[in-house]
Amino acid sequence: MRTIHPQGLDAIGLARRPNGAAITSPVTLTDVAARAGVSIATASRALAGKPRVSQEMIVRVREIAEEMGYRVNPMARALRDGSSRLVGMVVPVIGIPFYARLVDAVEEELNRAGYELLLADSHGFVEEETRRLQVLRDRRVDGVILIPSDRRKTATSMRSLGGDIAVVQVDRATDKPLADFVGVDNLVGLGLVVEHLAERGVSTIAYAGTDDASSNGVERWAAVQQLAADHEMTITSSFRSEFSIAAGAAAADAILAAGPLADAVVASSDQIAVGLISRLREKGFDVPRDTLVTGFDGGELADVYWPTLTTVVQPVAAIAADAVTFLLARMAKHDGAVRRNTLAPLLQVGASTGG
Amino acid sequence: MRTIHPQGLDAIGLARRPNGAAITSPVTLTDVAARAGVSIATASRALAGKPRVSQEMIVRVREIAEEMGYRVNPMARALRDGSSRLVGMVVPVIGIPFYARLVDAVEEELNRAGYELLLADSHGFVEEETRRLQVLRDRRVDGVILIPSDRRKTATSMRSLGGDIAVVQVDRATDKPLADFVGVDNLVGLGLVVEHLAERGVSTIAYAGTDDASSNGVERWAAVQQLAADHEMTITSSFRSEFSIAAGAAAADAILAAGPLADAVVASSDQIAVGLISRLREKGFDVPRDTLVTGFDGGELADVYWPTLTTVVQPVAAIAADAVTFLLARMAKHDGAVRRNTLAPLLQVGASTGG
DNA sequence: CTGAAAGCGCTTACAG
DNA sequence: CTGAAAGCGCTTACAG
Repeated sequence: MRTIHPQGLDAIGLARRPNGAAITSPVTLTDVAARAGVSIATASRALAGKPRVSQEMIVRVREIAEEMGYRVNPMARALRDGSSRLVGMVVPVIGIPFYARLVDAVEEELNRAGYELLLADSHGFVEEETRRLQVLRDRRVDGVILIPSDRRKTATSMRSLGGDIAVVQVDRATDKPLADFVGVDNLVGLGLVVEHLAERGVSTIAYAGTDDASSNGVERWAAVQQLAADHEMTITSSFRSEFSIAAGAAAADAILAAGPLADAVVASSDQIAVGLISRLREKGFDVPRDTLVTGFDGGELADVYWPTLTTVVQPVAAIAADAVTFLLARMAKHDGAVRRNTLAPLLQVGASTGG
Repeated sequence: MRTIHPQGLDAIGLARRPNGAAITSPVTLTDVAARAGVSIATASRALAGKPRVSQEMIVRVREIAEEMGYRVNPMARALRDGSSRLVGMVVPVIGIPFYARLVDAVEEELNRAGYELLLADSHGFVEEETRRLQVLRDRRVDGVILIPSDRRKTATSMRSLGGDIAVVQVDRATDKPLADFVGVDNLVGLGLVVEHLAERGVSTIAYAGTDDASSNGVERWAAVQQLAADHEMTITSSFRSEFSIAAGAAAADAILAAGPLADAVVASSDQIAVGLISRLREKGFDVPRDTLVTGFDGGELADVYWPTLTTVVQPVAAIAADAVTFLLARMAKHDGAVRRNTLAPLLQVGASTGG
């Protein structure tokens, strides 16, 4: 039996509608039903595997649909069902490797659940975040996975989403619990870091982190201060800017300017750690000889950089899976208490703290 | 006058349908028309600014629509118009900074033209690429921007798209001209590199590039060989793998194992250059003292790494703009000759070749 | 177990 | 200049 390519250009192989017209546009349910000699209602039920259809009908219709290359029109289904099966995701910067990995993992989870991902980049600006969320709402997404650009101002962008779209915050939370949150446990992660440094005999540390715009910026800095106190370490200097390699280089300059190099520098991302180490090296300092350095995130960079980084490995797959689970739950029922789900990370020891 | 938030949760501020029911779901054209006291036909025409509607009607309807927070339902419009205003993009790895920048630029161009981007990652595998393209087709995208995972095998994945979806290839081309192509001019870019190296007195070079799977892999290697011959340089060794930092480190090992270090190493991406330099340094070699190194792409990494990279700067914005222009043209009319549009890049001189 | 019909929200050719 | 109606492709409550 010859396979039919209804969407191909080859006029010979084209499927035909009852009136004999060749089908070049996508095959519709009407086409399938006509060929099977049943109503579109029955064809629809057979395809969906609805209860009250004979087994043989199910088999027959599905075979024909398959053969004709039928695929349900998502716009028609969405219009009828009031559900687009589209989920939006807004990230601050897709260029940050950690976010690229997160997007990848989220997309996989979403696809598994039968949803498509509509990705948007806020570039870290609240205004752009607002516009992105509005576009997603206009597209009638069923839900949104949001990495807030700002722990306070993002409340405004979220308001523009309207009240009835399910939202889950990932990686960063807003100050007010405006939606469920899934992210790494910063205190646990940095606890592992500081404990490791303590074992290495560290007593003074410098901190290269990010500013107060994100919850991670706030939490990681607070965690480092608390943990340093717990372990009777002194924080000799700190520099807080943004999550980038350039910021790491700037941190190195600031830390060197502040006085003698501490026993260790705790960085709040691998990007920062890499920028920092590169600049230190440029200035004639060696890591880990002159100071130990730790990162946060744990992607490819940590493994291939020299020295390899001691870093907190984010449970990316678990974060993505939980985020999607939370979102699907919210989409099913909008009420219920706001959840805050933090996942414990692991420490990966590399050469940057002496291996 | 009180602003109405039809999608909000506040029961007091809700807009109401003629029957008095509060509108919690998105406002429809029917709602707007009812409030304006006109038919939905007139409301639709006024909103679209169609010719045969009075100016005052246009103003009135638009004001009401604005006030009610009306946004056209894209699914209904798509169903009626046969156009989803969705464009798919398939990239090999979103984690590669150059692709992240490209996606960003393409999205901006697309939004400007009134389209939304549906992003998919093939992870460099043809099977996954095929699946992704099928999903995009099933979603009824109006067009696809594709970075082929393999210059030969991608022909197969493209076939699964069906004949009537507009496609533009970006950055990498398939061997057979299956669609319009937009990308950097590799020969021009590497010409700038080799000329620069010649001025620096280089007479032996090593090459750290990628394999024959992508057109860029083939073209850049061919270009380097041709240009080296033109400038009477000797290629002492070459290592070809993939576009990653890890591959750059492996290249360094291979090149060092092959014999004395050449005057310069030409890398076919900044990632490779960075991996290479890091590993060389680890082995006790300094760049640019012991050998010069050049990259390709020209993103943030080139500027913040130490040493800063001499690199070929891809005209990302122009590539994205042309790709979208080509795609829109294809969407408007499917026939016409297949175009191959290569853009000349510029050279950015950094410290990796002595500044 | 199957079919006819309604209806999701739009846009546009067809009448006035 | 405006309105009534058709129809895009589905799914499901309502009848048989």
